[in-house]
Formats: sequence, structure tokens, C-alpha cells
Amino acid sequence: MPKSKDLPTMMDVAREAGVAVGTVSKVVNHQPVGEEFRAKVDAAIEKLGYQYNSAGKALRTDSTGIIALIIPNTIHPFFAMLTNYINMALEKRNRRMFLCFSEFDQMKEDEMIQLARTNRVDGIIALTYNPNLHIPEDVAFVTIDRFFSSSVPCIASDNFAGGRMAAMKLYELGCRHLAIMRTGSTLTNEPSKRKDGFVSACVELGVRFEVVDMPDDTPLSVFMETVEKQIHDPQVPLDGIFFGTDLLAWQMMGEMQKKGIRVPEDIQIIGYDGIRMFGEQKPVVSTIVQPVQEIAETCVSTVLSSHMATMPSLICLPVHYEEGGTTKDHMAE
Amino acid sequence: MPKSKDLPTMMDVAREAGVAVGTVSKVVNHQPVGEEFRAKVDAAIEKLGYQYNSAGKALRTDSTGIIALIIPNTIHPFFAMLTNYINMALEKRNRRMFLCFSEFDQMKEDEMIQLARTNRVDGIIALTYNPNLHIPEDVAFVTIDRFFSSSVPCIASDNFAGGRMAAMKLYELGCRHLAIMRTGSTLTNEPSKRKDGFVSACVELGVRFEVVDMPDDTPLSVFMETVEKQIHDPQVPLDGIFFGTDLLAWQMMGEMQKKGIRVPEDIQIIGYDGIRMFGEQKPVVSTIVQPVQEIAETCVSTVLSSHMATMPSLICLPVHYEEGGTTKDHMAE
DNA sequence: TTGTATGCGTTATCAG
DNA sequence: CTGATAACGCATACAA
Repeated sequence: MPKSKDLPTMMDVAREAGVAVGTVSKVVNHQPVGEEFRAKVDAAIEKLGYQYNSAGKALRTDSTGIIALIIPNTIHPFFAMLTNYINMALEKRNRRMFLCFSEFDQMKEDEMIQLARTNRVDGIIALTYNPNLHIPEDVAFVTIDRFFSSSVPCIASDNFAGGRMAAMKLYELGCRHLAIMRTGSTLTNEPSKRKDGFVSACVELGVRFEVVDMPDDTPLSVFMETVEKQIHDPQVPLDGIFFGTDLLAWQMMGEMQKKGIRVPEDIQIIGYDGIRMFGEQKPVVSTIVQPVQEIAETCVSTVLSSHMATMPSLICLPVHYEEGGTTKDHMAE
Repeated sequence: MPKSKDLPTMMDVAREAGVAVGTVSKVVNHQPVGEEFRAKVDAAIEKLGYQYNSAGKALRTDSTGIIALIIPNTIHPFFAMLTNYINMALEKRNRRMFLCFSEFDQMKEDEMIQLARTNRVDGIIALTYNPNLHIPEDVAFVTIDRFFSSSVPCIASDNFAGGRMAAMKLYELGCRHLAIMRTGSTLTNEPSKRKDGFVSACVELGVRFEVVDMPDDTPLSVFMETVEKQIHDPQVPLDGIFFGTDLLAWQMMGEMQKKGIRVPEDIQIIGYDGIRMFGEQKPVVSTIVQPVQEIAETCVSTVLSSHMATMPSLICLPVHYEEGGTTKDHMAE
């Protein structure tokens, strides 16, 4: 039983126009057709109020023009940005988005992939955390921030360079006792390299530094312990922290202020992501900015590229530093 | 030509299991089937790696289980929240989201509706600005913040009550010269009632007030003119402003601070929406909080309700006030 | 209950 | 370049 209102089909249009359905199909798909026929078909479409039905096409061609995005949510501003620019990149190429939330649930991540396949999407872009994610082989698949294998293209910001940049910036701004604090220690992914880069730069600079690498959902108090202890270090007090994400930096800034620690006077902090309030203002903390638009564009062009086999398996896009009020940049100039 | 890898169909499963396709269909759709048959079918599905193909179902039943959301973008935190909770509400009911960005483009709003219909979505939820939007009649349609007609359900926060609440709160906090400042004067929609409610409360309170109602994209300097003029009013200086949105409140707070005007010491401000940094902290400005989750739930349950005709045509959901550091609440206690 | 046969709207093939 | 026709995968009416 079709819907309440039965819509006209290509056959109806063909009959009305006095042509064959194949001709109607060609007109609709902008394929070469005699001008007089095209005019007749267009008139019939207009008259009948014909609506193209992509379900028929999907069945016939097994292609939908739809790409699934699997992402935890759109509450976190970074995910919201990513969703935004990926959708815009798809739109530009006349593709649509099928949006799937995994809510940080590893089971759901796999379920959403199944769901996307059931819906015969033309490709999947996934930002996931399940280390054992089952990646289908018969659909174009691109991941963000997670490297699986050389046959699954991974798009990420240059996390290692970003970590180095943070350390060098803090040093340049006068810090002589650094720290990196992050969550997510249980999963090794591209963002883990933020720590590696930071450490490598610290070693190179010969500066004292701490590493506080914790599992997800570690309470802020754990990080605060290190801060309060090291900031009163008699030799070289802690004076610069790189946080794994802007969110953590922001939250910790609140905690520090509660304790009377002033940012950036007492301690300078740099985050990672490039989160801006309302998406347009200056960053909420001094930060290593991810090139979200480029990441989005690259994800889309990669997932739509037909000869996936020849694609590079890991694409790291350049980051940059931006001041956001939690560092003493103005004094350094 | 199907995709590279030809997937097995229900017929293949039926053959493998030694049953008829109808039986397989019933198993897949959880309809009553003899236990022994179900087992055989399940085994065959497992063995062949059968993937249900929703394109066939869509064509056959003209229903996809997909709802389109038409929204400007997901950059603005309010849209991001709405998208988030609508998707969660859909997920809960086993429906999927087809995400369409209109980017505040009136043409695109209409195009996206066409697109959604072409894709045979089961319903459309739309947050739009085009006053002449063409609303299709043969698909479930729900709007957010815009009333079109009694046959098109509109879901909104209680904008009028929110406007009143803002005025009364500012008065309660000691303000004696109020103002409402907003953009969007060119389109009359539900949010316009924020002003109406504010004005009605001001009149009732007998308090002095200004109204600055401007078109979209009005530069902040225009609002600043009124602020700077009225804040030095010799009789009763301006001491409380209600902004139409948190975004405007936030931006204006920045402008005021540049001019040495302190918030909330010199002037208290209240916004509207309930935007929180990273979605979890306290609001970025003192604000009238929209019940985003309830709005999302209501949109979804309404658009999925089959007997749309009996639905109320305007649903206003209750708002509440929340302190966000731009008012002197602590001093009033 | 199970099995069979038909059609949903579109595209592609192939003969004119 | 056009016209007729056969699939695509699934759900369902109908017959058993």
C-alpha cells in the first residue's frame, strides 16, 4: 500500500508526454535527448507535478548518493564543526548525509556501520573509539583520527607536530617547567601523538616536564594534584601546561581559578582543537587549531574517490597555533 | 550493474535455508514464524552474510524510516544541540536522520524540502526563515519556531513567557531602566514574541524601557549607540538589557567591555537560548533556557504521529531562567 | 502457518 | 536518438 497520495511515476510522465519511459529517464538525468522531446517531457513533468523517486534508482543501481557519518554526537563543538563542514563538502558534490550517533558506545559504532550498509550508503566516514571495530570491505570507508590498516584511509590533523608546537610555544613564552595532561591513555590513536610530539620537543629543548596521561573520565582533581604540587616546586615551579583538548584545558582553567591560580599570570595553558564560542570568535583558550574544513574536505573527497586502493593510507593535515587569552603572547612581542 | 561485491538477497537465503522468501521476510521483520523455520533462516543468514537491503523495502512500501531535518547549520551551538537531541529522539524510535543544511538561504530551504521528498523521507522537521516556504501536503511536516497554519504543527519554546521572565528577573535584580535588543525584525516568527513578552512585563511593572529591534546582520555598533547614550542618562541610567539571543548577548558583552562598561556591575544582561560552553557547563551568559530536549522529543513524536490532523497546531514548551555570571543574582539572595 | 507470484519506480540493454 | 522490456530486492495478497 503506497502512501496516501499516489505520486505520478516516470511511466505516467511518459504517457502524458507521448514518449517512452527511457526518454523521461534521460531527461531527468540530463542525458542527451532531442530538444522537442525534452520540451514535451518537461511540460508533462510540470503538469503532473512529477517527483523523482530515488528509491527506484537505489534499487536499480545500488547507489544512493548518501554518505554516512558516524560520530559520537553533535554536542561537543569539535564534532559539531566536523559534522557541519563534512555536510557542506558533501552538499558541494551533490551528496547527502546520513547522520549516525555512536555516543561513545563501542557496540553502537559497529551497529551504525551495519545500519549504514543496510541503507546502502555509498560510503562511510567514521570517528570511532572501538579498537576492534569491524570495517566492511565492500563499501568505501574513511576514518578520522584512527589508523586501522593501509587499506583504510585515515584523515587526521598533524597531532605530532601540534604537540611539538605547543611545547615550543610555551617555551618561547617563557615557560621553563612544562607538563602535558590528557585523557584517553587507554586507546592508542592519532591524538595520542600529541603527547609524543610534546615530549620530543621538551627533550630537544632540554626543559623540565611532567606527563600526566590518564584514562577517559578521570576526575579533574587528579590533574589538579599534579598542578598544585608542581606549581610550588622550590626549584622550577610549573608554569606551562599543554592539555590534550580544549575541553580539558577549559575545565582545568575553571578548577585552577577556584584555587586562586591565575591564568596566564601564574601559569600559561594551551589546548588542542581550536574551539571557538559560537564558531566565530577567537578561541576559548590558546590552542593548537585543527584544520577542520580541510579535514572535512579530505574525508569527503577520499571517500568518494573510486580508486580507493591508490589513496594514501594516512593523511596528516597541518595545524597552527592561535592565541586565546590563556598565554602571555602580547608580552612576548 | 550492482556494486563490486554482489550481496546475497532474501531469495538466496531462502534457497540456502530451504524455505520460501516470504518466510525469510517474516523472520527479518520479526513476524511470527515457526521456530524451526526461524532457526534455519537465521543460520542461512549467518552463513551467507546476508545484508538486509532497505532500498527494496523503500520501493515496495514507500516508507524509509528516515526523517529529514532542515536546519541552517550545526556550527551555532543551539542548532547543534537541536540536531543532537532530535537525532537521539529518532534513534530511540528506530528512525534515522537525513541532515539538510539550508545555511540561512531561503532558496535552499525550498530545495531541501524537494530533496527530502525525492528521497522519500517519512517526515520533515524544519527550522526555516523563508516566509513563503512551500510546505508539501503529502508528507508529515513539523516546524520549529515558525507558525504557518493550523495544519502544520509548530513546536517552540514559550517565547512570550521567556520575554516576560527576562524583564521580571532584571527588575527583581534591581534594574530600573531596561532595554530589549534583538535582530530579526524583518520576519515575524515565534521568537518575535520574546520582545512582546518583555514589553508586556515592562509595562506591567511600570519600569522605563527601550526597544531596539533591528534587521539581521545589523552591526553591533548600532546597539552600542543606544547603550552608550542611555547608560549615561541623567535621570535613570540604563542598567539591564535583555538580548534576543545568547549570541548577541555574548557579542555585546565583548563590545561593552572594550568600552570599559562592566558586566554585571554597571549593567546586567540576560540572553535567550541557554548556550553552554561544551554543552555541559553553566551558561555563557545569564539566560532564558530553551528546553531543547523537550523540543526535540516533541518534534519527533509529532512528526511520527500518524493522525497529524488531530495534533495541536502550536506547542509552546516552558522555559526557565539560569544565572550565567552576567547578572547580580548572588547579591539578591 | 508456508509458498508463489506480482509489482513498487527506476535504469540499462537492445533492437529499431 | 527513441521505444519496449527486463531486472533490481522486498513485501504481500492469495492459494494451499
